[in-house]
Amino acid sequence: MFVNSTIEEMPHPKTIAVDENVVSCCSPLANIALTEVEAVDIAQIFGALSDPVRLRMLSLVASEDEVCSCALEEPLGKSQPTISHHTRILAEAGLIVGEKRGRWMWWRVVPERLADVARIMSS
Amino acid sequence: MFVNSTIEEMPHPKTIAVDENVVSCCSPLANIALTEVEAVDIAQIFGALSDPVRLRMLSLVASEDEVCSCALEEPLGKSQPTISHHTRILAEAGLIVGEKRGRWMWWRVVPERLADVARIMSS
DNA sequence: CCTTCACATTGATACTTGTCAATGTAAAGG
DNA sequence: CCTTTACATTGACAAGTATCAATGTGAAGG
Repeated sequence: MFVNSTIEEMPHPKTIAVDENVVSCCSPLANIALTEVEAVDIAQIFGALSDPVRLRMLSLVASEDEVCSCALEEPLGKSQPTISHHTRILAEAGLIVGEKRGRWMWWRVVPERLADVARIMSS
Repeated sequence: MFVNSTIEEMPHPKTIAVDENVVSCCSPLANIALTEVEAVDIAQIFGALSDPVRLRMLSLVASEDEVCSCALEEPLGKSQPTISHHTRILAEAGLIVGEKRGRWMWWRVVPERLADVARIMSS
């Protein structure tokens, strides 16, 4: 599929801003007691993961190379504004990135970010 | 990909089928699309980790073999009821376990539970 | 018995969050 | 121009959450 077009013809990708306050991550929790600032930053990531709808959303995106926002409404059973709300929160946590091509917003996971979370919890 | 085609010629993104297969507690997110029940269970764990106070609390407990509730108030700067509230949430998520000996409540981490979380996020 | 200590529970309050209808915006095609 | 489409934003409301003062509970030592 998509064999007949060039990426150059696509509109300029719109990047979703990752929250710049999120520090470079993440040594295991037990290694050193967290400062309050570190804890707030990491809590933002876990907060993004703390909602069932966002977890299923992330699971859907992770199971494909790319997923369009419009492909999330039906399986998640949520309205379009709600889908937009949740993709934004996942993106601000750095867990997914979006690129707008034409009318569609395409999302993909950020594997390094998932690895950061895994590393935090690793002993 | 995307060679010589317009946006409209691209196939409209289709919905993603949700795999209803039951997975163990903590297989990687991308493996199988989460069911709603699974998502709720995992979200509870992440919810417990989504508060800065609880993250620092877990970090403190993880850095020792055992920690008394009374040893958490001062470093976290929270009242005794608030400490009790947060230990309860971490315990309900299975991340720590408590044992009462005499007047004191001793907490320790559950390494298997932390490993579960790490496995969920591992690709 | 009584007192003290460590923790749990309750109740109240302020704050945050998930949800969707309504509306705005920008792209694509007539 | 105009219409349609896909997504973002706004505003409102209900539900959830973090916090602590006050109070309850049970253990240890008089």
